[in-house]
Amino acid sequence: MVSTHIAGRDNADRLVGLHQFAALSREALTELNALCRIHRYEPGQTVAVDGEHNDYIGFVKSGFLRMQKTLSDGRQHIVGLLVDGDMFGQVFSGPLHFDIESATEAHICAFKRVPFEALLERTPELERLVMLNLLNELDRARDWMLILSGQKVSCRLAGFLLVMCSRFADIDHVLTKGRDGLDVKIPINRTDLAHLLGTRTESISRAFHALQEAGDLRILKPNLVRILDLEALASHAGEEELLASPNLRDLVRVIKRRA
Amino acid sequence: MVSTHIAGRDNADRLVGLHQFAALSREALTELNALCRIHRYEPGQTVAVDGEHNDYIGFVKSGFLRMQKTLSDGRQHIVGLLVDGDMFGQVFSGPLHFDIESATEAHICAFKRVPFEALLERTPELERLVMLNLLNELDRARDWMLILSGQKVSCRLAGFLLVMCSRFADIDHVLTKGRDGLDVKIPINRTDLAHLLGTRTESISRAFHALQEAGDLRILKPNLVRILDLEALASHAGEEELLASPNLRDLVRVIKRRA
DNA sequence: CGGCAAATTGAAGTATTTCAACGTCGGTGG
DNA sequence: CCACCGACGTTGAAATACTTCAATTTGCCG
Repeated sequence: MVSTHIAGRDNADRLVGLHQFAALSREALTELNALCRIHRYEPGQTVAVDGEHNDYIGFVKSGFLRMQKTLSDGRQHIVGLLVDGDMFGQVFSGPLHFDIESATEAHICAFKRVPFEALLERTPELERLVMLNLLNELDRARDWMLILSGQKVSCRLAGFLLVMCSRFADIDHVLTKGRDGLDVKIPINRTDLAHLLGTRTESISRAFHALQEAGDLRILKPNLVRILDLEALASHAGEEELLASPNLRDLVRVIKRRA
Repeated sequence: MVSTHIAGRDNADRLVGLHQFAALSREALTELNALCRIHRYEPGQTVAVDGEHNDYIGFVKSGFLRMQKTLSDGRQHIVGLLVDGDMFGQVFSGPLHFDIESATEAHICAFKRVPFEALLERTPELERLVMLNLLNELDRARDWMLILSGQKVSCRLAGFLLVMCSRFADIDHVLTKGRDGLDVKIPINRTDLAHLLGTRTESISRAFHALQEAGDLRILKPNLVRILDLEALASHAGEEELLASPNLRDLVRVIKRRA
């Protein structure tokens, strides 16, 4: 791995920030901690490549990673973002069919595959945890599908922003609450956002400005927007549709309570 | 469960057709077989409901199930299909955030959650299998995302048809090879297909007819098409994009070899 | 054969893509 | 310090695609 390796001082502090491990027993934690290495990546570094032999399982400690497919002509097509707590890699030789690249500065907790799997097999609590992790990712992938099936670009963009507010909240300075709104940092550029939402940069730009006209948000900088009216944003995203997703339903409920 | 329960004759035949279990040891198979019950569903029956207490884990033995979100106004929004070998339910109390309904006649292999999880915990080979199953589903969910991010309806429809040909091939009479093409049965109606692909029925209809005009396929019946030129279909789907997905890449390779 | 649901078609209005031009920001080198 | 460059974002205008609504056709079932 081409990255900065950070020597963990010692025992129990390499897993800090991986809240999903919090419930594990002291023994499991000690073993996990012994196995893992922390790596730091600068924005734009390659973390893992599709097809190459990847003998590492990674957990994101902080930052954003891009999951992307590299097309045969060299263009890259982003298919998702990994954040705090997300797992990636070929657990049990499962598939890893895309490249992973850091979008922001990122810290990764990396395990060698073989010893990690061995630990997994003799630690049911850990295995259950990994399984739950996968189930959650699957769930979120389906949320994305709901968002992507909005017919208008502004629906999909609004949906994306809501996901940023819910799933990605409290992560890595993405979101700061102000008195008159939420400031959301967007970790990818318009080209990638366009790919992610199945459209082009020009349409993304126009959709942002349309939402601004509607009073839902203000564009502070191209990749920093202040959400002024979360509720209006939710109805632009097609509230009906989003209410079908529990993750987003929770968010909408929070919004309503505040309003 | 409201369904026809089929009394398994005895030991080892209830798991027939679930090829993913083939590699398990005789002991594991016997235990699994003892735990499971086969249910048969007619098209349109409800298999599981979001939010209700679902103490069953299911594996699809045959047929198509629809995963769908039910909106607050009663409309249903399909988000995916389950086929042969797919698992559903709240393993380890994980999420099940949509309803499941049979789209065709379907056979389900059902396990009570608690004993199934117990078996899972003392049978590492089974646990690994379930984990691989999840990883695969995740992978396919991401393939869907790639398909859904096509900008034109005909791209997405072509992508859908390719998935039908690859993932769903050799399942339940979906696909029959003729001399002049592949006959593909489409297990859902235009309204659901429209939802799945993020558009409306009229556009689906026009896209089908556009692909027919282009010579890629012939519409035999509304829900039965004959693929005449798989390669052309792949290029309509945006070959570049699809080549990024290994599942679809395999399919394209097969097509090319045949051509 | 009638009746119903699903699919198709047409036509008008809207949204998006495309292509081209212009701005803006940050860095580099004179 | 400022001019210039390049990458990225924004804007405009014409072509294209999609949605919407209404009307019609098709296929199926009683």
